[in-house]
Amino acid sequence: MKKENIMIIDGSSLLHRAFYALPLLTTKRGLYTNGVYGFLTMLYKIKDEYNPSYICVAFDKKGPTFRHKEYEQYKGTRQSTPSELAQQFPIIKEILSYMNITTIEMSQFEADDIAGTLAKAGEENSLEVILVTGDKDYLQLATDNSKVLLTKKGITDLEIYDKDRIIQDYGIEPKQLIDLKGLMGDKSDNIPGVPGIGEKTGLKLIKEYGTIENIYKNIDNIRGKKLKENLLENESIAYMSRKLGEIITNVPLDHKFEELRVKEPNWEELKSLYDDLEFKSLLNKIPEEHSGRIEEEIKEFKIKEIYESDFDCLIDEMKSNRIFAFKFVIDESNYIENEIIGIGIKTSKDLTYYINFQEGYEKFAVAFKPVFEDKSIGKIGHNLKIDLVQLLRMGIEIETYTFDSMIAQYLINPSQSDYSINKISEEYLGYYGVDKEELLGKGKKAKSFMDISKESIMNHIAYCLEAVFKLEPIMSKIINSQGMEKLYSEIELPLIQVLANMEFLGFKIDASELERLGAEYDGEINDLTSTIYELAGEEFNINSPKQIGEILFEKLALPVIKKTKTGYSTDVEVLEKLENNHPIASKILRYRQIVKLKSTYIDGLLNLINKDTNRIHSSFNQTVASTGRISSTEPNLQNIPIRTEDGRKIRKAFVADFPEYSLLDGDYSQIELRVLAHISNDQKFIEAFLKGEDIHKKTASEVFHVDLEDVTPDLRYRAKAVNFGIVYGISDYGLARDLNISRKEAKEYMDNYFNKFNLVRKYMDDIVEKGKEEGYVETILNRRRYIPELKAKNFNVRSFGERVAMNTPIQGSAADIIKLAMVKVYKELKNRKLKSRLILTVHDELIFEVHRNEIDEVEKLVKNIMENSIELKVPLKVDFAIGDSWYDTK
DNA sequence: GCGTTCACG
DNA sequence: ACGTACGTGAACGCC
Repeated sequence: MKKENIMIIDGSSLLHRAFYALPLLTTKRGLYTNGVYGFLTMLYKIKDEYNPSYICVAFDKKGPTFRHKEYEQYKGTRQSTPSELAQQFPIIKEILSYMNITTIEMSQFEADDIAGTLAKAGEENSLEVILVTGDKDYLQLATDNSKVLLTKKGITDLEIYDKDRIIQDYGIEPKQLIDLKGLMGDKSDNIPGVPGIGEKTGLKLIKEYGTIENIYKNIDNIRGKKLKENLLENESIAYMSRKLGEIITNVPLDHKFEELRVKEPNWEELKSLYDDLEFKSLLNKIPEEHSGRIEEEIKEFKIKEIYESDFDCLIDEMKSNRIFAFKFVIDESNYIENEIIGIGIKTSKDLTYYINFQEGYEKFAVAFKPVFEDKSIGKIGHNLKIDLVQLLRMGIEIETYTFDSMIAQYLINPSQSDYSINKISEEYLGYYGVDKEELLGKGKKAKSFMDISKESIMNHIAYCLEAVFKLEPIMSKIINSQGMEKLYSEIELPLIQVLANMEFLGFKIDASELERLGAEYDGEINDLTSTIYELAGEEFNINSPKQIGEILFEKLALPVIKKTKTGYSTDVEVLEKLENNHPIASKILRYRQIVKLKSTYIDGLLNLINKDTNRIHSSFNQTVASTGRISSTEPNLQNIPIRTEDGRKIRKAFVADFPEYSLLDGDYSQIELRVLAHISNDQKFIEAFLKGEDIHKKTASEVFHVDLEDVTPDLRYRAKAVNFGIVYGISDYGLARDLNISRKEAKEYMDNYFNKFNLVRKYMDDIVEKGKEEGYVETILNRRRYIPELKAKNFNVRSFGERVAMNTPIQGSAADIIKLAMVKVYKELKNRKLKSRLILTVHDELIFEVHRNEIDEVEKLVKNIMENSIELKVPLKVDFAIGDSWYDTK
């Protein structure tokens, strides 16, 4: 039989470790939980791995210990525990009590003394002992039967140290680590030790003499005059330090050993505390029979399938209720083309109705078009964009819809990664349904709604629509209370319709142009491949950064410029620096560029052309970017090349529906800098825009102290980089790297800038301050982004938070402005019954497919709306271009 | 699934 | 002393 074991945990050490390893998580009520969460993650992991028979957690107790009597300054340099951490101790103790795990703390003693005492007792009871801690001092406790499990970095990385390992690592016995500490001291505990002795000298002495006593016995043999002198002068300090550093094993504990045996947790209490602490993922650790979730909740959702003969009855109910929720059942990976399987509709009554489209949706469309298009009837849903696209496919264009829980949640917190109905209902309603991932699986094995039973589909739809109904009042109230009502109802909500239309319409593609270009690229790729092989002297995979690294830095022995986590960096910056060392560098650069164009833009786009329409239907996502911007996928139409001529040619394939249509492209000039001028209220900045000056030139003249007319192209280029830096939340490091200048010089540029535009400096300071105080920053139209990083203790994390605080109101307000323009333009085109249509947005740019006869009217209308939908202290300026292809709109 | 690289604003 | 520019998405290699 395997020996039984006891796990002894230093709770204070582990909670500290977890607290500093994780970002500051809080619950909605502002309770800090990161340490507790990390502690529990570790606890579950090690319990699973070692399956202890006995377990116990030791804590330090407040107040002086017996060591303070020995040495008053013991731990005298310790910072007091931050309150964010201090408040987590009672929580973890409460959880441990529900887990029925004994916690021990005793005045006068520290956790390690308790642990040491228990370890000894464990050995006496013939148990195998595992000590868990983040404190290296525990290594002295390792014996043949006691091992130390030490946290490395992070929280999931633990390493086991047994006696042999310590002898191997240090070359001395565990017990001798105490003598070593006597010599070395310990800065963090303020234990002095012998001056001049660090780990190296200390280890050498202990290896040679074994103990401190023996060192002094042989003091005359010690080489090194200064060392000997230090030892002699500090003999009593050495002994005292050793005593302070020794973990004692005779704490008078009155616990009966059997009390520590692992017991069944108190599941109900534990679950309710995890609920309160919002530990969603830890709820899995609670067995289902105790968690009270899913089973009883799910079967409440009532749904009934109805057929053509019931249509009129349902329509009457929809009309008399004045509001309904709906959701189509469709494979969402391709909702523009795939078969529509069915629809769930729910009025405010208990019941949800389900209509299956096994014989097509035509009869449904005809019967329900009027009630969907009835402006006086409200419609609500979750991720309505997909449903609006389905309606467009059916020829139904609805005007009014009043609530989308996905969009609402995005406004409440735009930094989430998951906006599923399940996630949201869990947060506000406290219950789960079977969510899509559970139903369909994920990754490669994911099924579609086509592959699963009608019962599962109906159950999911019923749950979703019921949640939407219940969420509407709760979430609307939050949005109103945070001043986002206008942003929600006048921008984000109507924008859903605009995006649905853009997706449905798509962008016409000239496939033959893409193929022609692709052949051109292929030719060059072939040439480059052979040249590179020749220069390298062997064939290898040029697409592999790893193999490039081996060729460049090992075979060709070129200088290493930069490293990545995993090896040599071979990015543009590095390759450009190597161009003068070896001709292969520029060939690889060119190869990378062309291969990128071919694979992402030629092959990628060709794959996504809709065969029926010859158009590309991108998806526009309204809930991805935390700043408020829209993102585009499958394909991403927001990163089609423009900066190099080779790449720009791709745009020749993006065409208008010739000959009736042309493309009209309107882009905001310097929108982010104008927004910054507005929110900073800097008069010099504002005046420059009022006068219509070239802002980079103006910046150059201020920063470099020259007259406007004396600004050289180079100075303007540098000033432009400064302006970019300002918008991104500047740092001297970033600016220096961008301009290839010294950090000192970059710092001078920044100082000059802030001295000349001092209200910009004030804005930067104030917004960071506000972010820290309130926990969030806002855009001009009250879009909110929380920045918990601002309170981080880690310098890098906090600096990131500060840059985010500076950048988000700028980037986000620009997003507010263009979204507002999109909504207004869409409405106006529709009101005037024009054929021209909005088909794409690229952050500060709108692209229209304009009917030949409407060009002048549309340009005028769009210009007016884009420049005037919002009034700032500076004018907004939009530049227009017209062409038959996107390439030509320049 | 993660890391690297690179396309855009 | 620390070590980074803000916001995205796609392709590819590698394990």
